[in-house]
Amino acid sequence: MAKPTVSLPQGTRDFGPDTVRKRQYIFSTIRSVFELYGFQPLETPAMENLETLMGKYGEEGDKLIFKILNNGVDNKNKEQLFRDGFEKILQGKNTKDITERALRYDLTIPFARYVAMNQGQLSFPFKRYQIQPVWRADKPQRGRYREFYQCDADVVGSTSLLNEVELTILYAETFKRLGVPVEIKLNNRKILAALAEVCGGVEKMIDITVAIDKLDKIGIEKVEGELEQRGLDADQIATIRKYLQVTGSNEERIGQIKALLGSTTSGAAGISELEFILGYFDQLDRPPVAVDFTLARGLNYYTGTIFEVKALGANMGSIGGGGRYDDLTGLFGVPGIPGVGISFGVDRIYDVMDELNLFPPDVQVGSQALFFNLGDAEGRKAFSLLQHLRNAGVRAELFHENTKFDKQFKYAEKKNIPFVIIIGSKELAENNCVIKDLRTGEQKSVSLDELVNFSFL
RNA sequence: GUGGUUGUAGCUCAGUUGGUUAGAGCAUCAGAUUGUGGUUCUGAGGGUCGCCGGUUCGAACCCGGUCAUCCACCCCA
Repeated sequence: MAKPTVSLPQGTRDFGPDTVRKRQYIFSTIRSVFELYGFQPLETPAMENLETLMGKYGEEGDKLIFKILNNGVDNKNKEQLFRDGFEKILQGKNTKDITERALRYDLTIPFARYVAMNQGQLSFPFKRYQIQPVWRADKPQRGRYREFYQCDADVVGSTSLLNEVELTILYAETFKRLGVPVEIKLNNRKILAALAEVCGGVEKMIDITVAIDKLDKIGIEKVEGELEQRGLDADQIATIRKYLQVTGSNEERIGQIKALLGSTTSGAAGISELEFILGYFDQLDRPPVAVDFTLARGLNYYTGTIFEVKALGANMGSIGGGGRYDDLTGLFGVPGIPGVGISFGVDRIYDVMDELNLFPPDVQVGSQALFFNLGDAEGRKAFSLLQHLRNAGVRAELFHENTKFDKQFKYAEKKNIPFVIIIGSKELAENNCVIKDLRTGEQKSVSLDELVNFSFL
């Protein structure tokens, strides 16, 4: 057998039948909760104009955007144009002469682009969900792929904090249905801004958040070292230390942060927003939320509440994230449309569920029943019964050839088909069949008229 | 982008200081077994040792490069 030399681009994967079924289970669970909460579906193209994406994800993000080479760069008439363009690329600049399109990096920016383009037609608040792949030129590693799915739900055209409440509960409900134990972390950019304000000015905010975000990974001393490196003085670092030492229940944490930053305008605003959201949960089944003031999140368009979901008991980064943005569409010339949204990382959710063995066993069941093929006349009878069952909505198939039991059993076992239906010469004569449940080994004789009423579950 | 790990049969992995024809388990296929599988036994097929080059009388093994993988960093879902 010649060994195939074909391969896949780095960081991409094929999904076999079993994997697709398990992924579909996650997708359909998320989709049905999205629909339940009143979100409407949207799809956008895999590629966007490069300028739509550039500059929206920070300097690091720009590097991770997959760019598409223009067609026709071998056109001799334009050779000089392309040579000049290539020179610019070598200097780290982009030029439309070489590349003007790119694969989408997330679903939020394309959505903002869509809203900006269609604001006249949309009725606000507009609630949309979107389930599509995105691409990032990251170096692959655990839980990181170059092609992966995001499932986003966003509400635009409303500043109401009720949206945050709903999205939090939507997170909780979805992970409850999937059986994934999670912690939903909440913070507010205004609180981070307040911290920056009292520690050297708002322009230091990114430096500060990047450093404190690493707290649980590198420890408080290294965070302080990093802050020092980024130009903060001892007083400021002392304040941040106090900020990072906030502990206890959600209420206790808020109390401590109030003492620290409650006197600033943005600090007070952020705190009251958080309190509003948390207050709503008192009258409900409390979702697993945890206020975490070290949560920062990289995307710099967030302005208010920020979310992040961590799977409990699994070695995996965040499996979901989101936040509020005041003016995303402003980037596309349509100011004044605020929004808030969340995202599910399906590929990571899959990895967690696989690791923790959380997929229900019946997810893998394709066909519910297999008719054994035991001869020409038997096979013909089985085929007509097969069609009856299919018309009644039972997923079923007939073994493709008359062969020994051993093979037919093994086929059923391998395809995880729970029931086999045996019609041999004896059953043909008696007008009945044997139905065997392979999971329990039990079998019984059923008349052919009754077969269609049998419960294949 | 930086650093490291690994790459031998479909899968998981052995393979001595470099030495004849590269092995095992599982899986597959065939038979023992003509209508009740999963156990057991027997047998068979399946490898350019990731790829390219170098050192050597001789390379799966040493060296260089390259590709892929996994892991960590950066960043992120």
